[in-house]
Amino acid sequence: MELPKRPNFSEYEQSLSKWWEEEGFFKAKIDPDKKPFTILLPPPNANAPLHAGHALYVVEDILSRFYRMQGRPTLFLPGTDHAGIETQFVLEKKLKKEGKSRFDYDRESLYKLVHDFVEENRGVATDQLRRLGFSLDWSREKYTLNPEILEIVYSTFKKLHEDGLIYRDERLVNYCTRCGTGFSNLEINHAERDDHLYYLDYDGIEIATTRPETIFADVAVAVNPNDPRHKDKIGKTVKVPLINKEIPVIGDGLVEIDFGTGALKITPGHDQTDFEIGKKHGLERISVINRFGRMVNVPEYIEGLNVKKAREITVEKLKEAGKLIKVEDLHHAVGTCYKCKSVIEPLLVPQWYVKVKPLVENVIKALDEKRVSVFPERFERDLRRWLETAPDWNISRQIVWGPQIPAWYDLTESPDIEVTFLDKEGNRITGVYKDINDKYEFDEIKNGLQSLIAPVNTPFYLDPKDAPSKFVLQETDTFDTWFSSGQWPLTTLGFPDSKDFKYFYPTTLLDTMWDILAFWIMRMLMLGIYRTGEVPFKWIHLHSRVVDARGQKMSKSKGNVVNPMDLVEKYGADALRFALMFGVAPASDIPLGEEKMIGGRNFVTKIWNISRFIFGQTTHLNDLNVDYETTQAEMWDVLEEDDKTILNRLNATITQVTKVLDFDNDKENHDKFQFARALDALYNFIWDDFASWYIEAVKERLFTDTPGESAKKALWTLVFTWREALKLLHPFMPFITEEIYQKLPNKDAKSISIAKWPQSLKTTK
RNA sequence: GGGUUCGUAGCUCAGUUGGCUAGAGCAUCGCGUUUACACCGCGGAGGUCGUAGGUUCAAGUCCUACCGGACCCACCA
Repeated sequence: MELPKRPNFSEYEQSLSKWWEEEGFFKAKIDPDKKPFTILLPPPNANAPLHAGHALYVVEDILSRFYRMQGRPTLFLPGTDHAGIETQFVLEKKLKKEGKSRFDYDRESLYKLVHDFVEENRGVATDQLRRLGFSLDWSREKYTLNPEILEIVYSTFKKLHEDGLIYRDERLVNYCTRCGTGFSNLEINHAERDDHLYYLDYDGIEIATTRPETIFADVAVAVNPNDPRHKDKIGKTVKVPLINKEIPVIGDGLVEIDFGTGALKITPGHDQTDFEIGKKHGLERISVINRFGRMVNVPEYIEGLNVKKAREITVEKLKEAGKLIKVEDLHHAVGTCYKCKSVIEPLLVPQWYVKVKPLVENVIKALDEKRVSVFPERFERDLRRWLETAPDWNISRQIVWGPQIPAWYDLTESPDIEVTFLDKEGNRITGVYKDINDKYEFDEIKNGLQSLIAPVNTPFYLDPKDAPSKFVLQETDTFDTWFSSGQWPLTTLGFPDSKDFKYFYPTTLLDTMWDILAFWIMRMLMLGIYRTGEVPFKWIHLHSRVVDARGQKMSKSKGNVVNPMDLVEKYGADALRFALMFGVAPASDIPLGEEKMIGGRNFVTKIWNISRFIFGQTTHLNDLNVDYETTQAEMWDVLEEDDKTILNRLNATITQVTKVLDFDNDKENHDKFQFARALDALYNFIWDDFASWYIEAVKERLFTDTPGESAKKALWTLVFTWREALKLLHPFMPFITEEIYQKLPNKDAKSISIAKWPQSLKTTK
């Protein structure tokens, strides 16, 4: 057996990945007598290529490959996510380049545009997952918009509704006027800004505000009842500058005495704190900014302007009116859209909410009862904090890309619904139905419909057939992406009746980076337990973040983003997998640089060269007729000292690697998930013990002029040790190990990926 | 404002519940081209483990404070 001088990794990696899939080694088989091992791949976006972080799903692959070799029925299930906002955002950028916008299309046409766009790109990510060597069961691949998945998502919505856990409400929503949708609290970033604090004269009381343009929506002034400067004013009225509207002064403990002047203007329509105060005191809610970020219900001079411009002009007017006392610089944090970075505008928009409390309680209980364990443990505190503070979940988004909320309104019954649509000529019309239904046919509205807004108490039907008339429109909002991906363990396995679901649920382990703990993991726990009574996974493993070689977070603006596929191209998938696992502590950042990749590649080459040596010997000394099938136990007594030494080292390595990977059998196992420890042990064993020491030590016995029994024993030990070492390394570096395994004279399975995991033999020296 | 986390060799990082002369990869220096491998082998140099205290027979490892990074949460307008 002759090997080329250098491993041609790009050739064998690709052909092996194809062969594995064709042979169906990773197709999970249900065996009721055995305990399954199940991992669901966190679905990457269907329309985008993988980034470096995705390569870290190698953690899941290592564990899947390990348990598969241990003989457990193993399901590592792939899928992709439609990624609502992300994807629509990308498409809108594309439209913009073509001089168009989302407003140029009716809802249906826009949906189709996104759909076609995604279809073009589907397959990119999945091909890359194959290229990385992930042992996924492609026969079970899922996509969040598959009809059978949507059916389950809708059934959850229906059940939530039946249980009284779904409601609509008009409260302040984190709204991005640029993206045109509201967000949940989790999706808001806080960005530090240098702004101004304006001190205004409210005819009798001095107010400090950062948002003078919202004074037209003021309904009160609030002071702290314990503030000696102001408390006597409670119950009196003051006048809003410029419009001279009379508003009451109220007392509320939420007002900070030390900030500004201690007096707060109350604008329940545009500020979260004010909304709370307004609710407590039963105050009116006025909107002066609409969903497009334009001023409405305001004096003419700022009507229709954007917020920034309106602020400038309002400040001018205040100055002219002598109501602007002073301006201070203020450094503070403002909410921004996590997607487009625009400032979030809190707006009054009706949305769909899930009552979270009953769902959350069961998750906390599961944590208390240790039905689900978190690694590293510190993240359990984070998870609990998220659970304990979770506000009701806004599951509606004002975008088209995603499952449309399955609720229908009857326009005859509810003519106060506002519709926005393209008429026959393509003009965009917005109006309340009852005001425009004499001008436009229902069908014209329906066909050109972009969006609708139904007042909070509008009756809705989960089946359009239940509506009293036939003038029925479906809610135009879509589900939050996390509402569907939050049901991934249910949808992928075919809840509630499929064989897969009954056998593979609950899954064994969920592994992601810690940044989506609240978005995804918490939601899967909530909805999984809600629908099945059981946790969706028994273990949560939070893995590291990939950063650049200098430890900096990768970002497009810094230009330090590493494309994992470029690295695979240049150094091979095994080298990348090595680089991501070597010398890394759990959940700490992984600096990924060229040097580390070179280290990985060198290790692959080392393995290659060890194999070249061994195959050279087995070929050359073929007439010794070594029986490679003989077991370690059978050989032990006749072996020489060096042979026993390397086998003892091998056995120690088996113990160490197994302990790291076998997390599921012993909760007290301190080595679980310490992948770097296992890889380090393997690296040292292979490079130092086996290659540098044993091979050198044994050369004399092999190279002698008349090779005999001693050479035979050495050959047996070489070949046996090497096969077992390759198996141990296989979960980490699947390609090179398979490539060599296929050429071994003592191969014990069709593929190393289904070969029997090495057993540590207790031996005496 | 609250919280998490890190600060160990020139660089990037390991170091499990405190316990042998503190480790790895890369870089560096010297030697070496022996029929697997220079993407190699042998050998060497290199660290007061952020600072200051404390607990202990014993601390990189635990406690306190401080300095310096990173990150997360938050309704000071």
